Amino acid sequence: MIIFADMAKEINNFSEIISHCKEYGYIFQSSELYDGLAAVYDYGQMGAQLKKNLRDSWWKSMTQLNENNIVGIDSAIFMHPTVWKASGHVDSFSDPMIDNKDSNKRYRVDHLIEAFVEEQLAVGSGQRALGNEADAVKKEQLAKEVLAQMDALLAATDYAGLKTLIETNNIKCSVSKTCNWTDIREFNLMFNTKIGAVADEADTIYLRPETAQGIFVNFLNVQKSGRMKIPFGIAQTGKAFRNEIVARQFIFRMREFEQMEMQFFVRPGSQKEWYEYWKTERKKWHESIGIPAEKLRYHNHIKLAHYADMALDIEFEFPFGWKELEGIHSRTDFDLSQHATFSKKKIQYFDNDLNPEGKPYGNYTPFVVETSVGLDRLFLTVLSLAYQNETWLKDDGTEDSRVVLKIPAKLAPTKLAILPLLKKDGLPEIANELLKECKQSFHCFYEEKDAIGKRYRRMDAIGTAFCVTIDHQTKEDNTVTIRYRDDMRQERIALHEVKNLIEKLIA
RNA sequence: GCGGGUGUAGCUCAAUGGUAGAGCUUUUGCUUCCCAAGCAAGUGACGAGGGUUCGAUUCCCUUCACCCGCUCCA
Repeated sequence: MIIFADMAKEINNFSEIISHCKEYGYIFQSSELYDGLAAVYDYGQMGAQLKKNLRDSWWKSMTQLNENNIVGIDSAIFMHPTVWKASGHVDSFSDPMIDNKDSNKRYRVDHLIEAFVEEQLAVGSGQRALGNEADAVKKEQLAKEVLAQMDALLAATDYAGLKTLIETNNIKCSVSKTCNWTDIREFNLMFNTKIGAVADEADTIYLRPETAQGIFVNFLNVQKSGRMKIPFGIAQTGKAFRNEIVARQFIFRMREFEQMEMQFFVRPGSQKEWYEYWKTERKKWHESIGIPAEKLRYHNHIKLAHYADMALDIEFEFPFGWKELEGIHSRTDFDLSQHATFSKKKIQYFDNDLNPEGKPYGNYTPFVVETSVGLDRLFLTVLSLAYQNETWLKDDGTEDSRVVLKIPAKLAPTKLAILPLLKKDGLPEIANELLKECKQSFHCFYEEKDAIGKRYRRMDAIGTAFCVTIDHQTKEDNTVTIRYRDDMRQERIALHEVKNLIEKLIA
């Protein structure tokens, strides 16, 4: 019998997980052939299946099992450019920035210059109070000139000129008190491209930086065509794109990533109650797919985004620390109101339910509570929990070891490996019959090469939940050995029960 | 973005100013009756570009990518 010396080594080396992902077909670096593309990754044959299982599990829990009224949509990545003006993404993120090389502090160029102008005016009025009218006028003139120059240069997007303006006026960093600046650069988190074949006439459009707007612009379509009554939700999964300046930690922060979002539309005033509801509900869901409660926590936002009145993260303890896995945001009526303003169309809902005074609630712009999970982050969560490098002592006293992915059976990419003990004596034929039966219901893997122990280890490494082995006894009494990945336990079961048992185990 | 580190086969590592060696893996065949068995044969690498040199994987420069710390994170 096997005695486990130490079940799971606590040291989950992050780089070991990354190597493992590559070695066993979970995640590859994008364009690796050409030395890779920073912060972009591809999912391999195992990873794509695991990711799909996670996505399906979320989708089902939202749109099918949830007791609230939630429907799913799939909106396009390309959207009308005005969407991003309405959402606030264009304005907030196209400002020219400059860094101080000594303090490494980054400033918005216009803020930096305006602060200087304010300072000059303050100094000027100080001089006036002391009776130095001439100095005061000089300062005021300088302030006016600098401001005028800045406006002209900003309008012309002359960044070199702006930098010269900063340097000639000796505008300093408030932290380092030096004038040692980088060049001025524009940091826009949105990727843009052109739509339309003729370049001159083409419009700039953006790759969506979040999937949420696809839901907001379809609010009326879904509400009317689906005869939806508030409160109700719209769910969607899909790719989003952010031109991150610093992208780090493997697939944690990528430039192209997948979100699983649900926008829940509620009566104004009830947002707090629904915010609390989804806060609890979403954490429960993470626990339901096997994430231990002690590895999850809430983190309330102190500084709120422009659209939110309440916001928190559900954080997971990754190998590199506590980080955001899912965001819950009370987005108020910001988005729907903005789209109403920019599109000049009415986006409202008529609520026939009776208020406490016995009258219909009437027309209003719904409030929104958003739940937004990073699918790639969830993938990394599941994988970092599953990865185990185990060692134990064998009966003869020697050490044995294995690397195993203990992915919960219902999420595992491959559910069952079907292994004839030998590739002769009719064993492969029996195995193939079983394969034909089982693959209709769940993902199977067939292998007849190499010693059985070696095949078990290979299945451990890719996280296959169960193995069944067909041997000579199978021919006599129609039983097979089932071997469980997590504890390497083996038992004998009837051949015809295999499919039902596995179905039960992965339900 | 700043600072530090790294880059040789799928993985782990070695050697060398004269174009690289091993173990594991993998492939094929034989053998093999339940946790990485054995035998035989085979595939497979100096991240990229430039410079110095008769000659560069090795020295220099640039670049790409990854890891760590700081910073940023609508």
